[in-house]
Amino acid sequence: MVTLKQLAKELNVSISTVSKALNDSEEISEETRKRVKELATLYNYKPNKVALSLKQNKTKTIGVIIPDILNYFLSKVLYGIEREANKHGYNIITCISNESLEKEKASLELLANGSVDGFILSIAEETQTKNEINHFKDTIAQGLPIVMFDRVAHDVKCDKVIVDDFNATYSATKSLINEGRKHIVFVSKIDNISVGKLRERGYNKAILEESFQPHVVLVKKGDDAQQIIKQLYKKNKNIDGVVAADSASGIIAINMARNFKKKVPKDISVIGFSSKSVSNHSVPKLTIIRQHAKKIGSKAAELLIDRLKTNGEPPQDFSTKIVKTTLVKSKSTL
Amino acid sequence: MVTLKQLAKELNVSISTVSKALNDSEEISEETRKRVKELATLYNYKPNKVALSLKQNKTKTIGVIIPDILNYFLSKVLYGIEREANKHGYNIITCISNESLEKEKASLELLANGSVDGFILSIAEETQTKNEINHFKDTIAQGLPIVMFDRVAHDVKCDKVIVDDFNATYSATKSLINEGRKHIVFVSKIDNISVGKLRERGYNKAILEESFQPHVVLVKKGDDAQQIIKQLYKKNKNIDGVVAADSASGIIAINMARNFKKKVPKDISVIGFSSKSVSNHSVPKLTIIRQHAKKIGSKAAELLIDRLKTNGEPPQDFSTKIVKTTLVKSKSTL
DNA sequence: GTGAAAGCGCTAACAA
DNA sequence: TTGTTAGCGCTTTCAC
Repeated sequence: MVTLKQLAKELNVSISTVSKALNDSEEISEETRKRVKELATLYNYKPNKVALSLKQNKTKTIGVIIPDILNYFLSKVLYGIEREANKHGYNIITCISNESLEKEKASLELLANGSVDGFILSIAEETQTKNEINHFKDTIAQGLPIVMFDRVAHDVKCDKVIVDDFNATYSATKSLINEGRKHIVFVSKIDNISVGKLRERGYNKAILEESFQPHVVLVKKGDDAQQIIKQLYKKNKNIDGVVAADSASGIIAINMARNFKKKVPKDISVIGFSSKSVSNHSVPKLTIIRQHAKKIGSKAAELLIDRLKTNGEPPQDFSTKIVKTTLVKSKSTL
Repeated sequence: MVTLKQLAKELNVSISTVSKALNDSEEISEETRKRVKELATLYNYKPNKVALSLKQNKTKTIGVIIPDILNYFLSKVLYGIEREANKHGYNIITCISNESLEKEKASLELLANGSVDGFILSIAEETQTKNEINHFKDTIAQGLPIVMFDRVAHDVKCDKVIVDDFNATYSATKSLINEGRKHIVFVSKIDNISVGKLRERGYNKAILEESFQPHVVLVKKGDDAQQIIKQLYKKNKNIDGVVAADSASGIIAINMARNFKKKVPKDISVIGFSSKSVSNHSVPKLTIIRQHAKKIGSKAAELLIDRLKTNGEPPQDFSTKIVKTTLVKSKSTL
């Protein structure tokens, strides 16, 4: 990489002249500016990012910590973050906590050494289970703002972007009830995280309002979802509706229904939290609750970048942005 | 963030003393070392990464450019990269080219300003179509090593990690033939990228060896894969085998078969390139060609980090590592 | 209009 | 054993 120093030497001017010329300073004569710029272009000069970061004490880099990159929703949020960040000249450093508290802590500390200007994260399962929040508070106290999305800690003062899981599931369940379904089961692989619990509550509320009996089926880690849903259908011939807290369960619920001669959506309706591209893994396609993952990501990035701008100023109040879900009807519901 | 300067001031010693003490230099007395370390711990001192990078002219950061983060395979490779990189004290900056040549170029240039020590990437679709490779060569010429994975450019001299797509598909097709299948169709959504073409060739070879008639169905961007496969079954009642170049096509092929009263795997066998977690989106589960995405990622990271170590030394020959696929049988084949 | 010098935080050669 | 100094690449203030 060419440096200012080298350009200066070759042009027989000082380093500061080159710097100013490249930054279009009025101080420098038109002619010198031109000469400098030409040589810079010739040598493909690019200001050294690291030196700039050191000088300006900001890296234009965001640390993103996500629990699981193989989760389609989280990947899509990451995509949204990357897009928005890029738009504002920020890069993202990605760490994967793998649902582990230790890894989450380590990532936070590792990057809190000047590598990034702030964080965007979704909390690891283990962290939520153990209800640990000190590492977040410490990071914020160090002057590194955090924006949390999806799985958030309410006791940490920071910006947040969340999905209205409770209402989304409530409405989805309600819509099955309105179809005339009476034996609606809730299937979830994510009972252990906050959003999973919220979704279950939304389902429960809708069911209880009708004085129906809630029926919750949990798929634990390592379980074979297909087997569990098979057993479910086998033991409960009267099931006529499924609300799935995750995408795989919904897909399987549809594809497995045929094994029991249940026609979808004639005999049974299925709704799942999922995304368009996964929804066509079933025949008929799954009716989904879209969470607008990309938007969640871009919103989170926006919030963080906004906060980074007003650095030093008295912190305004923190905001919690709720991204509304959309029910996208396909042929798995009436 | 606390700096050496502040610690030095508080301890009434020089900055270099503090630095040396923290780095366990023999030069410094046991006692001073202890004092320094205690205060450092107290203040939670962490050496500023940016300053270190500037000083040592390396960032311990890898730039990763992937075409599509919503692609499960690519995400998983990313995961493998992150794991391996972390193990060696490297962070990753992720850029998403979104299959665009422009974005790929931009990312490469953006990070080639001292932000990263090297790159790991898979080539964008547009780049492959237009057969552009100069931006890669330029980057390498600048002294930033590149490791390519999956979709690689053979004319660029760098380390590569690839899947043996040709043989994998050949064998998969062969295995269907050995089941007695005679009308095997190849379905692909990825005809436009190198690996897609290789897979098609592998299929063709196996088919032609039997003097069967190849039958290739391409799903273009924006097409409804379900409709296309439906039409396929409708017009070709005798299809008894499907080899899918991507995971969705395989899943759909299974789930759609029932609409035509075709029993899987009795009447029709299906194999697809996919991963374990997606394979259970179909009933019965999809028999898959596992590409060991995580391993591809960790191998790529390993190659890059190795090369970064021997920096300055005469470049050894570049290697191309082939990661073998595994056929994981489920109930969609006999 | 141009250049010298300081300083961001750190390491390391050299001096004391 | 400890301190001084230079320098990584850059910006910016202040002299000239």
